[in-house]
Amino acid sequence: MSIQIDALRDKRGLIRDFVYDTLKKNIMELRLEPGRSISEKELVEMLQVSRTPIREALVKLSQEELIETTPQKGSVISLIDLQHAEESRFLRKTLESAVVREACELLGKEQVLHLQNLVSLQELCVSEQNYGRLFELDEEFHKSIMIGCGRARTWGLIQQMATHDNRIRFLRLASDSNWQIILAQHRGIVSAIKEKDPDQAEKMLRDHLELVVIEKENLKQKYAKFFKSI
Amino acid sequence: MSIQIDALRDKRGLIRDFVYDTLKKNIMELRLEPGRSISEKELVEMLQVSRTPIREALVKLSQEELIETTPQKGSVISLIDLQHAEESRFLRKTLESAVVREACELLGKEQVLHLQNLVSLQELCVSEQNYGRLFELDEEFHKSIMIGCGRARTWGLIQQMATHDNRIRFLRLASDSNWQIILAQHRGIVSAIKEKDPDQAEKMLRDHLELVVIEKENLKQKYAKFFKSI
DNA sequence: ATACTCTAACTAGTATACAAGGATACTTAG
DNA sequence: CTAAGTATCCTTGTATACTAGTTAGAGTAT
Repeated sequence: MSIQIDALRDKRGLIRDFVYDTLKKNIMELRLEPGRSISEKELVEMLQVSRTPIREALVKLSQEELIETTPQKGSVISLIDLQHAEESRFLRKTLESAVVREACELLGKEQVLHLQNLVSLQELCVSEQNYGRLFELDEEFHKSIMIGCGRARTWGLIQQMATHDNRIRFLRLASDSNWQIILAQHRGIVSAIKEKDPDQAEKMLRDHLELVVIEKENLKQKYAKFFKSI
Repeated sequence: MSIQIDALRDKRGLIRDFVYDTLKKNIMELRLEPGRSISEKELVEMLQVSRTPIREALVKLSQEELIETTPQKGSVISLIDLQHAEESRFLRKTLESAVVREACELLGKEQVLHLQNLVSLQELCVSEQNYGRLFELDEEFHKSIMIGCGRARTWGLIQQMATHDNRIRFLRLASDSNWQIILAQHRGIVSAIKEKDPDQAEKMLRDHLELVVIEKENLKQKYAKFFKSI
């Protein structure tokens, strides 16, 4: 890791971003476990960088509720907050439903084609059982619809808010999602957009996002220490 | 201003927040004009604080797109981005519409009473022509609905995104809003919630938020240098 | 006069030094 | 033996020193 850092020292201003990205990725993928305390000193030694860029990265993370810092005490990776996660699902469902209606008007042929391509790639991944890549392509699919409608910032907000929910999703990534149904829904959404049928598009999208029923209680018991108890 | 800062030196950890709040307020109320460049050194002299807390405040502001920092060059108060503003209105309309439907189920008697009180206060302000306070009460009204439904974070996101749109609203604050209509709409929303009529509540809220039709072109010509030109 | 080059005075990025509050373990008084 | 107090070592917050790009302007050559 320090090797990569050394390469960044040439261009000033990249270290802070690197620290931020690294920490965020590790938090999201639960290599930095919720509840784990993490000191600046530890990061200094780990990343071979001075405290300043680390502190600035921590400020950003704390603004996104990914860590919690107490003065003179230390920082802790935020526990997963089920209420936060629920609110992020609400946010996503509400906004994407509205955008997909716009998509029926706004998306052109080539964009619809792009979506179809994504679905095809997803089918390929299913047959190859490459679920990691499939996960990415799923995100890419939803993102493309939003960006195509000029809602890049909205997508950014959804992502920002999704930090707690995504960690839950990561916990159950191993478990079997029924990808066949998901792909069928993707195809349905695309064809509704193609046919410019907003009601149908919205309905399919809502079904799609609500499919992800999570056995919260199950996970919460299994990984009790990761969850905020309130 | 430095007097206040001196008082903060007792409790460590408050200076950064003070710098952040101060800058944000001044940007939002256009005392720091869009396009104005602002250096850390200038802030150091203005606030009598070292660069570190200032930098950390700037990091937060830049994450919210309120300033733009170029390495080794400087920071600039972000120009008002009309596309950003439009997207924030879309965000607000979409989310508040959804929440007000929930409100019909979730809000209890005392909460509805609180809303009615707010509207009464607003009427008082109109008769006293205290438009500054009225503006605050308007925000308070919408905020109360969201918080009451457990959507505090959603409200926070709306606020975070509203930075560009709010600056536009500030530009035209002097101009005559038709507060009578606005108050009537508030009353309508409250009674729809009280009667637990989600369709009506949503309709009234949408009308309400769409009332704020801004003569963008007008403002953009008048304050051309404040706006992003793309 | 104009165009070019180099320097000096900026800027922000990074590293380090110092300050102050919190936690813990050890000492000492009861 | 217990409990209070204190010393020491943590933590993060703040200030400052140092580094490296950027820019604007003075001065020179054409």
